[in-house]
Amino acid sequence: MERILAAAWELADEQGLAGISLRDLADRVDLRQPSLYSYFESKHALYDAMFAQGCEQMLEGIHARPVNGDARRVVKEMARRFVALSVENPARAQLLFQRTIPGFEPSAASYAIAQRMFEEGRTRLASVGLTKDRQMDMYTALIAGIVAQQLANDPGGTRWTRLVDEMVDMYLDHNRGNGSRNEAEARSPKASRPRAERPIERGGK
Amino acid sequence: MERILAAAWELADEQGLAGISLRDLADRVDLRQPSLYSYFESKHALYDAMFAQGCEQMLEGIHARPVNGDARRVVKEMARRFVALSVENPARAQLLFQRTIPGFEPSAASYAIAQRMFEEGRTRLASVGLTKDRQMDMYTALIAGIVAQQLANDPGGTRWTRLVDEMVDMYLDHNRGNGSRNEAEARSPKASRPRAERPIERGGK
DNA sequence: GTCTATATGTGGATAGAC
DNA sequence: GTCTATCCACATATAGAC
Repeated sequence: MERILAAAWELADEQGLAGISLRDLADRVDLRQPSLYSYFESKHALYDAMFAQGCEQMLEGIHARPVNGDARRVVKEMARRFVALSVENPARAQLLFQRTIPGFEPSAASYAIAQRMFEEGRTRLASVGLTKDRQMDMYTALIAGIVAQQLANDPGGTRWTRLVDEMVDMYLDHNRGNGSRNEAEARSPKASRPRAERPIERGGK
Repeated sequence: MERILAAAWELADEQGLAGISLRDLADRVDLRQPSLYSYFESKHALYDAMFAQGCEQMLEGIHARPVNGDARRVVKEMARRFVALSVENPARAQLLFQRTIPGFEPSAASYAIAQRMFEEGRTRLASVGLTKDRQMDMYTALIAGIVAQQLANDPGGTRWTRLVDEMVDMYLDHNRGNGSRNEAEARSPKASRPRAERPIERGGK
């Protein structure tokens, strides 16, 4: 079962997340294709298990970073770690943060893990005074952009990952004053957020 | 032929880029599936035509923006336009800027259009003094992150697109001094880029 | 739990008449 | 250029013996 998931990640890495076939997967673990149905009742169930495992891996990776100390250091370490984890396993990043598998939605249980992962990030930011939704959204966009560009345009390289520190510096400089109104909002007050709180990175339609 | 491409975009929008089937596509334009082979010699050729058309649309959209004037205005207008074009047609953004179709690489001719699009952006940035590769990379990451988050976590909404102006302000504030050494590089000189110039947003492996 | 055998569906692509 | 007919590969999923 562990081996099945491990093989699934291998396949996803080689042929893309959607490119996993139960035949290939069965071959990897020396089973016949129908035997997989003893472990997963459908292919989506396999994705769901991968989703849950992927969330746990990200959660561990980020949780292993310090919470206290210099704001810049805390945020940078989280960012570096998150980017590294995403880039080292593109399929995982794709499964967790994009919407590429038609029809797949994580189960409630798996989704709960994703929420914990997201809250972990929110907590880190809050611990350095970045408590607003808008600040969190800017942060996730920053990180997501680095990961997206790295994976799409320089897979295996470091062209964008090496920008993490500077991007975080830029972000923290911009949010100097931590949590209070920042320059941009002072400039255009109407831009402040009317939206309802969104608990997790996967709301939407 | 125009109608075929239009129908292809429709399908891509509804079922995902990879979800286009030649059967469905033929139905949309009242043809039989094999008849499409009079227009495209393969499915990849269809994607290639879509790629070229998508590039042209982006190019037009960005080209229609002013080049001269206030730096903030020029960069913001380009960013807004780019983000709007990406978000309004997710399939196009996916085809042009991600690597999701297994085995698909644009033809040389289509790729040339992509280069022009990229150079258009580079020119705009250069016109306000942002001439370094590193600055361009940060800019593309910024924009890509907004688009990625918007599409993945709030499709149809404006949760991240509304951050464009603030993100650009943050970016330009950080790069105050236009083209000269910025704060982060002054801080860690070793971080400056040893890499060779990369001409276009799709190098990599 | 694992197997063989098979159902059932969907792709892209080709042959050849008109 | 468009059609009918068909090929062939591959997918997920199920039935039922062991």
